[in-house]
Amino acid sequence: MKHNDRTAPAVPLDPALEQLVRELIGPVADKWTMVALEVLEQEGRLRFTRLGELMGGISQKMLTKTLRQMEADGLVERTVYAVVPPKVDYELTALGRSLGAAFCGVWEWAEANRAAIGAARAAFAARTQRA
Amino acid sequence: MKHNDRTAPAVPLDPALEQLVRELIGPVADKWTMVALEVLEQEGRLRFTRLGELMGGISQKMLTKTLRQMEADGLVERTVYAVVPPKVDYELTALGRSLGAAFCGVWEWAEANRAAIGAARAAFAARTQRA
DNA sequence: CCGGATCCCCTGAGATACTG
DNA sequence: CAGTATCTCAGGGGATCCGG
Repeated sequence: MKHNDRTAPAVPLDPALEQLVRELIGPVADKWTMVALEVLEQEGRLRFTRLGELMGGISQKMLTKTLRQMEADGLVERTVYAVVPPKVDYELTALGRSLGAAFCGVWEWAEANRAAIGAARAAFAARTQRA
Repeated sequence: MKHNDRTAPAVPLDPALEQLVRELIGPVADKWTMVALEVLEQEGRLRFTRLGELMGGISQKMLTKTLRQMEADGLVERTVYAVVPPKVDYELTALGRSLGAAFCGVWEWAEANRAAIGAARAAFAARTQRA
């Protein structure tokens, strides 16, 4: 990579942005985080098990891990009640809600373009079929 | 999980939306897909190796896999030139660009809230320290 | 009886070497 | 240069056990 700047700009990507992607988007881009955000945004405050059910197909281990990460990032608030049947519930913080809002555009995109994606997948499958 | 609907509403989440999340967002939520989208959006048409360089730290295997998935979903167009030094380049389709635009809100959120996240992480670290 | 921690297994990501 | 094959190993899923 000594003389690669003939056709490329000197600073191809904003390094700060790349750092941002790695440290922020990386953890958040996890699909379980996105699903948890979505569910918590729609349902509000939820208990651990219930949240897991609504997220569909997540294991407790991953649920715990995802929620811990989200808590560490300040996206959810974790409340533990010291009662005999243990009760822990999770709720989005303001930061979490704002991230959910930011993802809104993506949900809308998905809804608007599901047909296009389906078509693209079918076309790709057909193409690779005979290739 | 046979009798889980005692405390739950009949249809807790729009099943169509959940299906959407699983089939569409799942593949797209992959961090490499997001980075590839970002890079291709900024740089336009790129060759395989160059794209890998700009994405920073991705292996060829994952790059190939990510690009194949994106091609299957109609997000990128793959062009193969039958020349002696093989040349393949990738460019966002209209669908891919629209997805990139949808993610714009997320990038903006990340930039706007990086400080808040940093603070939350520090606070969480401090809290878990003595716990 | 719920939240979650731990153990084990297996998929899948990363690095390397090789081919067209 | 673009992509595949192979190996290795971290990380995710499932079951089970523990603390409150």
